[in-house]
Amino acid sequence: MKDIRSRLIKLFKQGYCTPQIARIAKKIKEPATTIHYNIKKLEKEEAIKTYKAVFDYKKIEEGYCIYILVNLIQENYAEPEKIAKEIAKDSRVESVDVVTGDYELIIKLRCKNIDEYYEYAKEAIKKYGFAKTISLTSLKQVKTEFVELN
Amino acid sequence: MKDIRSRLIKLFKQGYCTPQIARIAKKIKEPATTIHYNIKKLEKEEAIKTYKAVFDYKKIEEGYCIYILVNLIQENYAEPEKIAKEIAKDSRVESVDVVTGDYELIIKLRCKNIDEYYEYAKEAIKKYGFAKTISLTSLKQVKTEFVELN
DNA sequence: TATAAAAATTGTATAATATTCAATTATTTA
DNA sequence: TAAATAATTGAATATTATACAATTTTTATA
Repeated sequence: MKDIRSRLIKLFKQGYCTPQIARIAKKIKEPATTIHYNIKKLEKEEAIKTYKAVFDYKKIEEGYCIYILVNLIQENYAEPEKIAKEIAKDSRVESVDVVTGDYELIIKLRCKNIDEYYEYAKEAIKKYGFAKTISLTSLKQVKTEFVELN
Repeated sequence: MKDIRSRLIKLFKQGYCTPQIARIAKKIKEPATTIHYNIKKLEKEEAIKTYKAVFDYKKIEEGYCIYILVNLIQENYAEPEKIAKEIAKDSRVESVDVVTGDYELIIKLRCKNIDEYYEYAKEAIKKYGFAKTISLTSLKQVKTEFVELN
């Protein structure tokens, strides 16, 4: 056995997909070449970042999803973006935003289970200088990445 | 002019993409048929929900991104999932989760600007029975949908 | 508002890619 | 340990994307 599966999941999280021009052409009843031209234009202006897969995360061992609201320690308070970029590198992080209000950052994280989350949290607090965090554990993921999950 | 662009964006938000088998085969140095077989298996077990595009949302007039923490009114408190499913139907909603803690729901929303957001908020409070909301406006989207935005 | 330049649409031809199928190998089950 | 099931693979075929040139539409400018 070659465990192609896990390598596919890794690649599909961020890319290795492409538009279905023929299907779109049929759907919106325009010539495939017109569709092709317009897609290339969107790509050229970098309005499209990538094409990727959306998973049912429970089925790929990433069913534990948490939103983390973060206050940074004083030293890091002035450069939340730099910290956010560090945080973004972790493959379990679905999203990171620098935000207004009572918190500096909001992270959306996908882990296998609560134990893996605990490991992440312990490390992150030290590594990224979190002063305080509030975690909202997802009980039910109704929609992700614009895709309804039912 | 046919305004193919906006129709493409709409389709690409949730689908109309497909894996690049040849590219993956080259990348991980396995036969294309093996890749094909493994992808179909992932699809069959519904581990993969769809293939879609990720946008630079500023470039498609959806640059205003907000996380909304929601408390439901007493009447709706017992069925957050039902409300979440209603919320999920709106195409501006990237994600909705039912969560633990001080709030019942967390919504990630993408709008054109603050005005559009205000319209959404006004309507949502009534329509979905929000008792109280806290909005975290994204100042900088560092990573979304597992894709770093720089 | 006429005209030139640029951008967008389109059909045809071709190149690239996915998919089918049958054979082989590996793994699991009883 | 044999039989059944699942996974890997190469060759043939079907489908799809892409390149290209021609045409139409839109925009810019005098």
